[in-house]
Amino acid sequence: MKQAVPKKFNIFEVEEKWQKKWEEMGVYHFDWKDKKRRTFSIDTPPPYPSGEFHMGLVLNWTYFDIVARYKRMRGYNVYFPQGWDCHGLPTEVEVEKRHKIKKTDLPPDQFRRLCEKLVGKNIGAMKKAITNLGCSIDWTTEYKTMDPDYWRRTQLSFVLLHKKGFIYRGTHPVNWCPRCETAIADAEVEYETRTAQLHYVKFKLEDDGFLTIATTRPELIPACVTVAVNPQDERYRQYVGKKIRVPTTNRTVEVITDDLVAQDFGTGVVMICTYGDKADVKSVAKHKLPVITCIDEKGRMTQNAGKYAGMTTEEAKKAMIEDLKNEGILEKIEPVNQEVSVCWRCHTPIEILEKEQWFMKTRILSSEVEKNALEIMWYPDYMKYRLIDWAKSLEWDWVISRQRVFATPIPIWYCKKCNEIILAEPNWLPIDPRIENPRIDKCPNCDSKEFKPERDVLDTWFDSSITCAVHAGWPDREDWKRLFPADVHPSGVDIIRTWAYYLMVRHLALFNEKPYKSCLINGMVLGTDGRSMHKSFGNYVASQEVFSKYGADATRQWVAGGGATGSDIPFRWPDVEYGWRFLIKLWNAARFVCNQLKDYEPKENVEYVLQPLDKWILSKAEKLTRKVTDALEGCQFNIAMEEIRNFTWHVFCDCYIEAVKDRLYKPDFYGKEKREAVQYTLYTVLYRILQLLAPITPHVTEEIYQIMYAEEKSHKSVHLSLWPTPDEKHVDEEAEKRGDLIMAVITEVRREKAEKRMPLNTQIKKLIIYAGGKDTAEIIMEGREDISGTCKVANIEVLPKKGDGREIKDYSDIHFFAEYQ
RNA sequence: GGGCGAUUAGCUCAGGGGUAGAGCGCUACCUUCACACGGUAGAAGUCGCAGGUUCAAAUCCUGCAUCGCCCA
Repeated sequence: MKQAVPKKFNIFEVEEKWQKKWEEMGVYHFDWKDKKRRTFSIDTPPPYPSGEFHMGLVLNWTYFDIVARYKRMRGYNVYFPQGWDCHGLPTEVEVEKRHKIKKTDLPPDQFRRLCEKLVGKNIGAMKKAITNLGCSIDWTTEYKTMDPDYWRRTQLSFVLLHKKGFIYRGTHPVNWCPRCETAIADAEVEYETRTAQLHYVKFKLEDDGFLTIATTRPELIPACVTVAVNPQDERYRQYVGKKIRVPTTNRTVEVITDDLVAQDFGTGVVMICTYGDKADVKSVAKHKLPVITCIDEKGRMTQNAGKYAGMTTEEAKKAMIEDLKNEGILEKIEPVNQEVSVCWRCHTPIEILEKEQWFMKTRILSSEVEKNALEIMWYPDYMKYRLIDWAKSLEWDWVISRQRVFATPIPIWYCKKCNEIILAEPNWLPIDPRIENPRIDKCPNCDSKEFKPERDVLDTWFDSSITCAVHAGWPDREDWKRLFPADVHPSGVDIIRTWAYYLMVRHLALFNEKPYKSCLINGMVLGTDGRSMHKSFGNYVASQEVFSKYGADATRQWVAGGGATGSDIPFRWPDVEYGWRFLIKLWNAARFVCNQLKDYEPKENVEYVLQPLDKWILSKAEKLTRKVTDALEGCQFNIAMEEIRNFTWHVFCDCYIEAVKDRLYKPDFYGKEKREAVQYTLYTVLYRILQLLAPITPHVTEEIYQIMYAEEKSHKSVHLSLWPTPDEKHVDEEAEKRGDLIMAVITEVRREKAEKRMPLNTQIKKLIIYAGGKDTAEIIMEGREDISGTCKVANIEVLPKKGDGREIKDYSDIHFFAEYQ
């Protein structure tokens, strides 16, 4: 051992150094030419470049970086790409704000360029954070979904799906965000519990009398197309089929029955409007009712709302309530808790509007989704039901068109004359129909030469739901199936219904194959107070703050040890700090070992004179290897973390190192060969610890490896060393039993000193141990040097008979007397 | 209303058919030549409640309660 581990340990310098060197050395590059090693591909999420790499992303990225590093050490040729999911509304909004323009003020390509510039800046900041976290990404794979080369692929997938009949244009009610002014998919709708007002309104029957309906949205009365009661409801049976007048209009509608009506909601009489909610959509389809659209794209009342036209829905609601009051038909208003559908981006309550949009047929794939979800490994297992239940519960197909600018253009034109749909050919791609014409002379249907572009763009999820194929090299690499399906798809629990689901349906539709073989789910990061992390809650912690205080290796330990995989994990400073202290402990242990190995040269085929405690810890290290390997195979990072830290800190440092110091310090007394046995054991066990720990704390393990082991082991990085194979042959139960007994004797002597308020280094003149039997006496005799060395015993006597004195915990037959000076 | 998960030490959380675990916190002691960013020893929980299966249940099953997530 030529190099020394320095006393000073600056984790920040160490981390920065290796992040740079790893990149220079190209240790994480996927080797396309290597056909021997098995491949392992990670479907790295392309994050939305908001500019901030928040703690949730830290959690996510740490999980699969641990997997990547572990698999690499297991001998896989690991493919670990990184992309950026660039398109989307927040960027448009930010550009509008910064440049004080509206997206319609500029031609789409110019507006897009402003967006691209902003995104590029944000990516720089996030890339730095991913690097700082120590992720073993192959940066030669980097891509952006806003690059024309990526939208070529997105558009190609659209064209192919269109040709296969999975894509259609249709008029259908869709979720509409009036603030974003675009259609959104079911998956982008969230639910919030809000207190609403339930209005009881009298609707006059044409014959005589009235029915009182209950509604939270009186402003939709002009869009009322029927009044419904439950068919089982005795109270209203006589009114079914009667005509009833819609207030504020001069229309009458028929009272119908529908078993969707809850008898105990309000009065048990409801109005069905086009559309108040999804239930209305169902009823309208079921009873073939007309559609009266009274809300427009901006959330304002239309001409169909009569006198309320031009008002916002809120204004219309107020005006309507006044009118109903004046007419004397508003019975009462009472508060009610209601699940409101809101836009996931801006939390604005959504409307349901009937619109012409592009759709992908997804529901026909639901049973295939279920079948494949069941074939996939899920970590944790129960998460599979999130995907299956979602797929089975879908009522509408996926609306894939959006009325935005910064997104992948839909490669479609329409003939101005006959409205024929012109679909781009694969070799035209990438293409922006808003700027370019189709590459044909005339309409194939009517010979017209004039076309109008499709101005709608694609849902951002349409970009990111082909990552498994794109990462593998589709459509350009002939051998892309080599990396497809991806070996692991990592995903937050919150985007199973979007990303995991869309990936599944898109790849099934395109390639008739599942996109990934396993799915690794991470929970959400909660704030320090256990609530979800929000800047407005005051519990927000930025990843840069954590890195700058404790570094990446400590942060990664919080991730790994913070909780069970898939469960939500609160951010906890004490956990990060504990991780930091563990690094220092490990560093100092390495420093100690390194100092003791100055005169040690690792040799092959040498029979060391291993003492009981040497055999004991070597066997325990084997057991640890098995436990950690099993834990990592099952993505149980918390178990791996706990096992390694517990072994390193308590078994290796506190027990073993403390117990063998005397043997190390006094070779003349105990014999040189016994010191060599310790040196061999320290050298071997520390190396094992570094390897097992390398996936979780890559920087510190690399630093120690390079100083102490690189020369002899000859891997250029600890991360390229071969993972130790758990081998039952190396587990020596007998040695562990013997070592446990010896450690128990040492602990009991310490306990006595502690109870007597003596320093641990108090000399014991004579220690008499009554072993209570021949076998135990023999074991203690074997370990007597480590016992007396550790407990500062001048004279030790071990007797095979039973005797009085202090009993050793868990060994009731063994007693001892200590005679202090 | 449905599905899934959780309920374990003061706090935050692991574990999981065979004597109850960690971190933080707490108590006492120790500046022992890797580390006081240490160490030694200790206190602290009838593992939400009620049944059932079992030689044995905190662990498996059923029901209930409370909380959370997802969806109607």
